Amino acid sequence: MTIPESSYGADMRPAVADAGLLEDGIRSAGLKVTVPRLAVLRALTDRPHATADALFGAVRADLPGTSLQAVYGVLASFTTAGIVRKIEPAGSPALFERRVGDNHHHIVCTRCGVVHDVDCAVGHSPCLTPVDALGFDVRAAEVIYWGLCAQCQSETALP
Amino acid sequence: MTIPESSYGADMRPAVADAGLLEDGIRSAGLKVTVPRLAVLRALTDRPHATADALFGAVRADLPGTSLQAVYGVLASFTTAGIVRKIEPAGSPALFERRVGDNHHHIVCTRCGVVHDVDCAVGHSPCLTPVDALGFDVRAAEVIYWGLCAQCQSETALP
DNA sequence: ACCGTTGTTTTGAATTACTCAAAACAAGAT
DNA sequence: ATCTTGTTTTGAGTAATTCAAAACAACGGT
Repeated sequence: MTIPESSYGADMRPAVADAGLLEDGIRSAGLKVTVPRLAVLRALTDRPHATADALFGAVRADLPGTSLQAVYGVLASFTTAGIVRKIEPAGSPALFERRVGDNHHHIVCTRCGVVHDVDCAVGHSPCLTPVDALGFDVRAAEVIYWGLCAQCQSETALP
Repeated sequence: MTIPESSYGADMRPAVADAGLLEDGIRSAGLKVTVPRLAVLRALTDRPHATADALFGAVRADLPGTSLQAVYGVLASFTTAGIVRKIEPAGSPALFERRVGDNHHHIVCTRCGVVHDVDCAVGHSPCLTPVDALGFDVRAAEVIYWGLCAQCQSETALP
């Protein structure tokens, strides 16, 4: 399934990120600033829910020498450093996003695969507090809503 | 009938009556009853959250001729027929469970990977309404809680 | 500006989990 | 018992990701 790009949420970033801001983001996470890292972070800014492969394609357009393994490595270091979040919806390769630290959730179209952010429902949805945590020390709740996006609803309704 | 994982173990089940129940479950789902299907369903009854590979190992103990592809095929037909549910927690191969038709969720230990069922806090389908559905026709909500299980908490606390 | 340490990227290969396809086979209807 | 249909085996293939070693680059110290 090819995953279309989704629109930005309310906390919209500029489509073309300032190079200095990207650099600061990487450096302040305790990571060395490198050309592939800047390129991946820029590509991810333009594609809020992208696969490693999609980012590789985007990065390779500007930096043809970049390897796919480098993209995986960059994403792993970003994810570990906490400046990128990795999500793994069932049936899809992993997706990466820059929006971190707010425990937001996702809504995925079962037909076209488009992914949108959904704000955290803590305090509103009863499902975010398990009735019985079974002795677990619960650290995170991950919610994925599945359904048909508006466009796929209208396309599916056609004859 | 679906039974929570903690309710009974393998040796508490009446073996003879069980075979008939498994058979009925398969047949009433509109599927042919075959030896590999019975074996997979029995193995899954004993292992409420099992991977295809774990089920393959269990089935092969009794039926050495069974192929891994057969297990995948059986699980796919069961899942399509609605008598088995497939869950895909991040970082894990797919898990299968017999408990279907309710809206329960899962809690996964980040250290040892153990999975338990968690009921929804409120009745039937409270999880189907994200704060803002963005025009989606939401059909399902999947919730995974991540944390440390009781045993891993105590083991982690050791020197 | 150079150097050395440390971390990063490239190169190449391997692995895991899963899927596909065709032939052999078995279940259940007649 | 036979026929049709669906299932399983056999064998191969793929997607996504990971591993390992050598080449390379960043950045703090000099």
